[in-house]
Amino acid sequence: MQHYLIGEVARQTGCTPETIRHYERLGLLPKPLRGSNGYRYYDSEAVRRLGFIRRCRDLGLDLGAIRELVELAAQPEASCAAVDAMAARHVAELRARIRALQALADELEATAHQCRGGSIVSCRILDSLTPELSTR
Amino acid sequence: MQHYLIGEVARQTGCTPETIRHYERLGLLPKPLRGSNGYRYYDSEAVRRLGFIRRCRDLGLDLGAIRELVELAAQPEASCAAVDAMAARHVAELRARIRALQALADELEATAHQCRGGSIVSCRILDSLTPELSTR
DNA sequence: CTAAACCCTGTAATCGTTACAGGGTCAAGT
DNA sequence: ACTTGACCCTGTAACGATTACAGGGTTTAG
Repeated sequence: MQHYLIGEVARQTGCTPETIRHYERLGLLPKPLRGSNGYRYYDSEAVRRLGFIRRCRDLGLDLGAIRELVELAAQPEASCAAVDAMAARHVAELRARIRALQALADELEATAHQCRGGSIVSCRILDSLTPELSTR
Repeated sequence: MQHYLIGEVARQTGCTPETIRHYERLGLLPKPLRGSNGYRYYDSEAVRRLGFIRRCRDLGLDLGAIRELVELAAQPEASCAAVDAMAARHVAELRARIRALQALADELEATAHQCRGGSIVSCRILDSLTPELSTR
C-alpha cells in the first residue's frame, strides 16, 4: 500500500500542505498515519478525499456544506436525494451569483467606455459609480 | 449645511454603522466632525463618498482597489486613463470568474441529473466530484 | 422618569487560508 | 563526514472585510 508525504498530496490535489493540515484540524480529513519522525503519511483514499474537498471548494461550496457531503458519503445507506438536494440548491446559488456578476461586469464596462483619455475631473466612471442620493 | 448621524448614513448607503467606522479606521473615509457628545456628524459629501465605496464593493472590487480609486479621484489633474485601466482590468477578472462559475454550475447540474433517488452507494455526484487521480 | 433606540470605544470572533517563528529530518553532493 | 537545501513538525498570528460583543454614555418619546 502506497503512502505519500503531505507535499506530494499537496501537489496531486492542488492544495498547500498548510491547507491540508488545516482541514485535518477542522476534522474534514481523518488523521493520517504518522511515521516515527512525526511525518504524516497519506494513503490514496485520503488523497481521493482531499481531491473531493478541493473540487467542492472550487465549486464554491463552503466548508460547512462540504462537511455535510463528507458525512453523507460516510453513511452509504443514506438516501442519495439529500445529496441531490444539496447539489440543486447550490446550482441555484451559483446561477444567481453568475447573474449578479454579469450585470456588474456589463455596468462597469459600459461606464468605462464613456471615459477615454480625458482628465479625471470629467471622468464619468467615478460619477456613474456614485449612486444617486435621495435628492430631497 | 446638513449633517447626519452614522445610523442615517448607514440607512442611506446600505452599510452598517460598524462598517462605516471600520472604513474610517482604514482611512478610506475622512474623519467626520464630532459633536460635543462624541457623535460623528457626516455631511452629504461623506455620504456620497461612502456610497461610492459601497457601490464599488458591490461591483466586487476589494478595498485596496477602492483605495486606489479614491486616491485617484482626489487628484483631479491625474489622467483618467488610470481609472479606465483599473476598470478594464477588473472587468476582465469578473469575466473570468463568470466563466469559471458557469462551467462549475453546468457540471454540478449535469452530475445531479445522473442521480435520482438511488442510495448513496451508487451516487454519481460524489464520484464525479472526485477528480481522477493519476492512475498509475 | 424611565425605557427604547441611538451613539461611543476597544477587543475579539468569523471564514478559509496563508505566513511566520523556531525547530527537526532526510537525501544528495563535495 | 558535513553541509546544503528541501522537506517536515508545532503553535501562533496575520490576512480581508466584516460582524459581534462588552460595557458604557446620550437623546428622545411616552
